[in-house]
Amino acid sequence: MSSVKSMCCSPVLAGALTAPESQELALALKVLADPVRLRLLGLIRSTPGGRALTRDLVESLDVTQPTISHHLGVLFDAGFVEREREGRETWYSIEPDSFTTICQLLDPHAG
Amino acid sequence: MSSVKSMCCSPVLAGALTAPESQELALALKVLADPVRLRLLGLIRSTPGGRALTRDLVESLDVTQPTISHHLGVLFDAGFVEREREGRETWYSIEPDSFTTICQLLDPHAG
DNA sequence: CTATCTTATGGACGTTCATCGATATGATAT
DNA sequence: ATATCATATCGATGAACGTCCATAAGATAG
Repeated sequence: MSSVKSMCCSPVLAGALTAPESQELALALKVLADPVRLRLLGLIRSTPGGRALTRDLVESLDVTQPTISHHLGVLFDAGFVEREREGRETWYSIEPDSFTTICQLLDPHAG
Repeated sequence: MSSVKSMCCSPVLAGALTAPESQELALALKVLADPVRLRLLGLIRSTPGGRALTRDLVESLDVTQPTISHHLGVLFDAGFVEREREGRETWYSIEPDSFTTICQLLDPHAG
């Protein structure tokens, strides 16, 4: 704790991580480490109302609908987004606590 | 900016990311999204003096020396660690600004 | 009931990547 | 010089993953 830099991201760098800890964190980061998924999160979050339909997301990003559904499924399984079926459409929104979790792992201020 | 949660990780979720932005962030996250690399960062940081030899890291983690060298190379190329040759040994230390960059991307408090 | 619309799933393909053994590179000691 | 030590690189292998096309599942409209 000798400088501001040494205080940054303390949970990751303050001490040695155990194998299970590193495995869990790596798994979560791996889900985020994809450009399409990052853009999906940004799009969902920036959509008025905080939720978006699969169809709109498909039109916004230049990948096919199955690929979008795949990534949304990955984000959902990892707990980063919530899914709400409404008729034949599906609404996706950001799971409120998901990013807080990630931030607490990487961010000393949150701890 | 309606709640604490909406302020978390604002750069990622505040607006839509462009393709290049998402690509760059995903690339950085992909480097971090590995259990061995996360443990290496933690070990280097927690070592007295803030730097560690390859040999010590090999002994601490249950993977072979070539694998450790590979991961250290990945971390070095991505700018997360510094490398300092001393005789036939190599010291690794955390690049001071690297995690600040990541934190600024994921952490609203840092911005 | 049939057609259409929206989304999810299955299968396939190519790429990326973590890991290892073997070996090269480079430095020190005898 | 030669042997030894520390680290990096090379080549191979097997697994994981992103993407697509085709199709299934489910809901609504006519």
